[in-house]
Amino acid sequence: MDRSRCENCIVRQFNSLRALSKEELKRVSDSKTTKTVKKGQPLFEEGEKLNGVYCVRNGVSKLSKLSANGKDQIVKLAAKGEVMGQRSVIAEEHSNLSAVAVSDMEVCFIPKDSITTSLQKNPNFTLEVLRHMAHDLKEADDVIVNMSQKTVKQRIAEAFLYLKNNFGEDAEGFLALTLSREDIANVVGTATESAIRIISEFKKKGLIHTSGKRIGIKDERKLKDLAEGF
Amino acid sequence: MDRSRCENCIVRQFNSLRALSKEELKRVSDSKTTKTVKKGQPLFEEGEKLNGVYCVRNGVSKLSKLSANGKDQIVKLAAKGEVMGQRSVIAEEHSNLSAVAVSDMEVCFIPKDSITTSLQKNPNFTLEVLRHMAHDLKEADDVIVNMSQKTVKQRIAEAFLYLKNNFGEDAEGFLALTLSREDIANVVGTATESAIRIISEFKKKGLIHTSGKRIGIKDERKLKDLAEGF
DNA sequence: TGCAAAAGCTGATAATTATCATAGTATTAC
DNA sequence: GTAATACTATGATAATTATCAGCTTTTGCA
Repeated sequence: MDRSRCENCIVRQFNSLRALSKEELKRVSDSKTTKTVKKGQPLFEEGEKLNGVYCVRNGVSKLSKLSANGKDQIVKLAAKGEVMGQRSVIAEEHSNLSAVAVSDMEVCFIPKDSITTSLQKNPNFTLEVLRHMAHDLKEADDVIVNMSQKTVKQRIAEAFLYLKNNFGEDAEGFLALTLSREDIANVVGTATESAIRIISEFKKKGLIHTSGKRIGIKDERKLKDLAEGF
Repeated sequence: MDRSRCENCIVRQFNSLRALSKEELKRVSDSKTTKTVKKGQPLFEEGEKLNGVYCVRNGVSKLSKLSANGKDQIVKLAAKGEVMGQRSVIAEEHSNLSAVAVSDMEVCFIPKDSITTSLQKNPNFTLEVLRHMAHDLKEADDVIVNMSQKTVKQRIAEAFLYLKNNFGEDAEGFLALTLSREDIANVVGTATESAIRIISEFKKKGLIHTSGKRIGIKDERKLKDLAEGF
């Protein structure tokens, strides 16, 4: 079985492409290109015109937006199965976010036409994309509330739990996705030094353990309580 | 002309209902009910199961979410032409937000079925809804960045500019939409006292003028600079 | 391998923001 | 009209967070 064909790609199960018909899928697969992206390399930049969407086969990308004060706010982490850039393609706007790989990645680039054709002709597909976007919007609402109502300490605790739940742990009990301290700060929207300080504090209190830049969760219960404000 | 019919409703121009066919519109119009909601009254609550969507004919509603610390974070202000609750109906989830009128309102309630039927059959409509949601998602991203990277002062300045641009001014030069100090605080995600203090400061500096709870913009240029961080 | 650059860490201090207390001012209900 | 209630306002203080500076460790790469 040719796994490089969309028809056989497992990743598709997790995104809206599963609503495509066999013929559509064939068309998509014929038009797509696969590329590998090294950790730290950009997939696309804020303000860039996207000529298609990126489907993540492997690895993780951060989606971020530059703020006026020069800091990058990470809005989302996209993992295996997620499609990036569809918002911009649908709204026919330039991208409002930058995408940079935070681990080595393998992605498929699907040209805009393949997507828009199906959007206009296959209501099931459109509805499926719509459902995904509705879900993203809800998550964004939650992030807004967390950002404005929780302390940095709570947000960092929550970020660690999020990383565990979404990307899992490695054999040694560390979070499988290792982010730099700066990236962690940019996820929760704080200064790098503040993030580092709180990570040190968590370590002292026995909530986490670290090894280099790797972080492992030691006391999930307490982290949860902290994130909830107790 | 019967303006109570969706077919003749001007408001429809501004939302995704404009993509409906004549027959669909007739169906929607036959099934809808109109109600008036007094300022301060709720339309629906967070966690409630919505059996349809609300289309705003007049007035403004705040969409908010209760945070763990008991504060209401206002995520969006919905004005004439906007449809509320579609996210929950599409995702088939309970509402993640509460809606409360911040001015006297006139809204149409459209039962879920009328919407979902068209979503499944009319790709143009689905696509139109999708485009609107893509736009909402972009706005949510922007809010996330503002919340996490801007100071309270900047966010309040920005809120005033937003209110002016979206709801306009009255004959005396005050913002047409008057929010309580508490609502302003809940829009920018800060304590009511902090918001009041900053409003006083803006007044002293001649950026705005007030009369009771009404606020008027005096120096838009400076407010803009402030919001941008200068 | 070694060295320059980047990332991580900590302290001191300043700025921002929240909280608590208290009082004045509007609004509303009776 | 007046009492009750909600909203606005301001001061004092505490808590949180950012910034700047200096140092150590890790990483990348010539």
